[in-house]
Amino acid sequence: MPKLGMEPIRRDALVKATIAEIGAAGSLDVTVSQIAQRAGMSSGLAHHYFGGKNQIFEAAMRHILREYANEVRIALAQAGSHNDRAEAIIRANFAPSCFAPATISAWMTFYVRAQNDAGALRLLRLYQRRLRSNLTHALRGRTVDPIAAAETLAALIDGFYIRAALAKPDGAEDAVLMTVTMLHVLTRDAQ
Amino acid sequence: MPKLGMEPIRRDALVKATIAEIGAAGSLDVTVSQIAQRAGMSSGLAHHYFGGKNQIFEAAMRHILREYANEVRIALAQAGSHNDRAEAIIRANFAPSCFAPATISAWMTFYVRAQNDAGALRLLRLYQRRLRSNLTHALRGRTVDPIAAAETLAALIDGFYIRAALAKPDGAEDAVLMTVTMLHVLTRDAQ
Amino acid sequence: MPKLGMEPIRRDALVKATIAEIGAAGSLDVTVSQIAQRAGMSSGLAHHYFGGKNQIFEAAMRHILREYANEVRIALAQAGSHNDRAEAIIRANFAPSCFAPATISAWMTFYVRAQNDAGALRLLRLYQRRLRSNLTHALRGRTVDPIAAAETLAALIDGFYIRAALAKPDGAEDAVLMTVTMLHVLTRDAQ
Amino acid sequence: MPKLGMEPIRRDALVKATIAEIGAAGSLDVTVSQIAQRAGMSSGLAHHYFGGKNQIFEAAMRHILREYANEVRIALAQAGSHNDRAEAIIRANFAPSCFAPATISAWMTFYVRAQNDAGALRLLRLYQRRLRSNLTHALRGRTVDPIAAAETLAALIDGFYIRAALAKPDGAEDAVLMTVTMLHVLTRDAQ
DNA sequence: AATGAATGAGGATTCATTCAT
DNA sequence: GATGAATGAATCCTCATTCAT
Repeated sequence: MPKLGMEPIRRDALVKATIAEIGAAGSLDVTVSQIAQRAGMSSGLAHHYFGGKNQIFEAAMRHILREYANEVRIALAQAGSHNDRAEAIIRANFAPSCFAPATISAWMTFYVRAQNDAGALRLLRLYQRRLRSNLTHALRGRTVDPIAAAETLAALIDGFYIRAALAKPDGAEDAVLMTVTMLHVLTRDAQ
Repeated sequence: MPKLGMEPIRRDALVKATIAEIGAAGSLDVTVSQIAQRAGMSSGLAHHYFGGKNQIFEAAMRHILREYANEVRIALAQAGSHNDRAEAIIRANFAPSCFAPATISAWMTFYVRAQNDAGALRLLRLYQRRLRSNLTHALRGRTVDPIAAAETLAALIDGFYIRAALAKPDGAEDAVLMTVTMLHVLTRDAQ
Repeated sequence: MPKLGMEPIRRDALVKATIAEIGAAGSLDVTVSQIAQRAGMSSGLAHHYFGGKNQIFEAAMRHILREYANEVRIALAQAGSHNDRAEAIIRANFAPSCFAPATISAWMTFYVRAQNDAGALRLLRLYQRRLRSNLTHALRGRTVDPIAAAETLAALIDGFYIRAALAKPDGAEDAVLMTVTMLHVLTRDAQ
Repeated sequence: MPKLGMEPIRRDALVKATIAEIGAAGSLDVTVSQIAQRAGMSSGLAHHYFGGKNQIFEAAMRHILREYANEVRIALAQAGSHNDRAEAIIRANFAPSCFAPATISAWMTFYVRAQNDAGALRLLRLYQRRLRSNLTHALRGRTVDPIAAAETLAALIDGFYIRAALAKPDGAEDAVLMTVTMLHVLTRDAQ
């Protein structure tokens, strides 16, 4: 019997290598060979496990979103009071794992890709829905229009995120600070 | 008036064709031949006038930014009072010429491209600086920290912009509304 | 009786799967994996038993020729008189086992392959020799030139066979009829 | 202005190179690069003019059929009386241009290909229809059932053709002789 | 015996770019 | 200026084959 159970290991290595390569390249213009080499295997094996470049990309995207969802879940679990919950979500969005240059690069490229790839679009819409939903819940009772406030905060988060893509990679703290400030402004009227 | 050479006409046609093709493709994966054909000429001529694909892209980007700058200039010229100026800038950012699907597509792709292409990065940084600067000036005297408020509004604008890239193409009005609302919130304390 | 090893069973399964796959594909463009999967085993095992793709093909060809030879032998055994023998050979050539779409496909592809593969060429030449020889014997005494008549009938059989490859798969009866008619024409002068 | 009118020259060179390569290889397993090189150009140009390998093959097939049709047309033009016409058709089928090894190889491979490729199938059906139709016309009045006789002769021609694919390349004369003999046998009853 | 992992060569196809006319 | 011919590098993907277990 051959080495068994390599599939999850290989897939994981490929997904991580994909994000790293996209980060290094700053775009989706990475070859399967580059990805496979970084993951320590042949390009043929990458195709064997994923079927094609598209599926590799989609898996990478899914990975990023899963990691992001984890970050949010942990943050919410640690947050206790209502007041902390919205801030926790904001902080999670700028957590190091989400704000790593490679992740930002990959995220941005997937945004562009979503305009052609139905799978990517679906995943990004899912992300947006979750973020809005999480924020809306966290803001309930703290402002007169939690939905609008959530929408605004979500846009603010994305805006700082996209701006970070062009800036030096240490802007996370500033972004958190300003977004949290906005959070306070938006909830002041309900206090 | 002397008869003009074809150069400016050709270049202009190519730039517009480039944006249209990027918009249609939803990515930078457009060929020089496609662009040239849409512009009604041969691919060889496109190279003749621009030297290469990169330069065509850069010219297209420059064109978008120029158009955007125009939009802002006109809006500011029409706005009279201080109070109107910030709102005018916001409205300009969501003007139809900036919010056309093709333009959004092109804009997003250039954002990604900026991570590799020094020229693109420089141009986008220029845009960001101008937007911040314009907003800061418009907010002077209306809030205690015009710089921070400008930063926040700029991020908000970009955030709504990027979100629009994934949504149906009629979200401009909502985006304007919410951003202007935030503008009011941010300047309320100074009133 | 000792328990038989798996080898003959596996080889037989692979040979049959090969013919089925070639029939389904309509060409030799079938992968070892497809064949192995249809035969219910891994591709590695197929190599283990045959050594390579070429040998698998050659075994499949040999199988078809053996089946064909069987068909002829049975037909000749059942035929009694001289007059029946030639007709029996003709009928055997259009027997269902030889005229199945998959078999026709495989046969045709092997014909093409014979132009490169010495093994295939040898096998097909063997088939041709046997058919001519069988017919010549069957025609002895029934026509002035049994060799020429055999040659003609053999070509006629192959001609109808190749034509059947392009037609709907129920042309066997027509082919038999016309070939037998020719048989009668060719032997009439000796009657 | 570039060299004009290269397209027909290039296409013709590619078609001829394709037949030559198929003949040399004895199968369709020839690469576009091989074909292009033999035609004296780059593989890219071959794609430029034909769009893909399939289209190159189809053009080659069309070329063979056109050449064959020419051969038949010329032969019929030269033939005067009714009696000569059928024989002329038979001779045309074994003319050197049709019976060249490369042509036979190509023809056989296209037969196989027809089982998958609708275009190839259509072309071969066209050939079959024409041959039958030509023969039927030529046999009218010379036998009681011209249709059946035509069918038989057509199969005989194909049969000798396919047999020639496996034999030494000088069997044309024998094939003509035997087919013409059959022609006489088939028309004797009407004399 | 049997599996599935793993490789890597090879091929179709695309496309930016160059060039002769 | 303008064209389209022409190139060839680059890339995705397939698959026969080998190998460790």
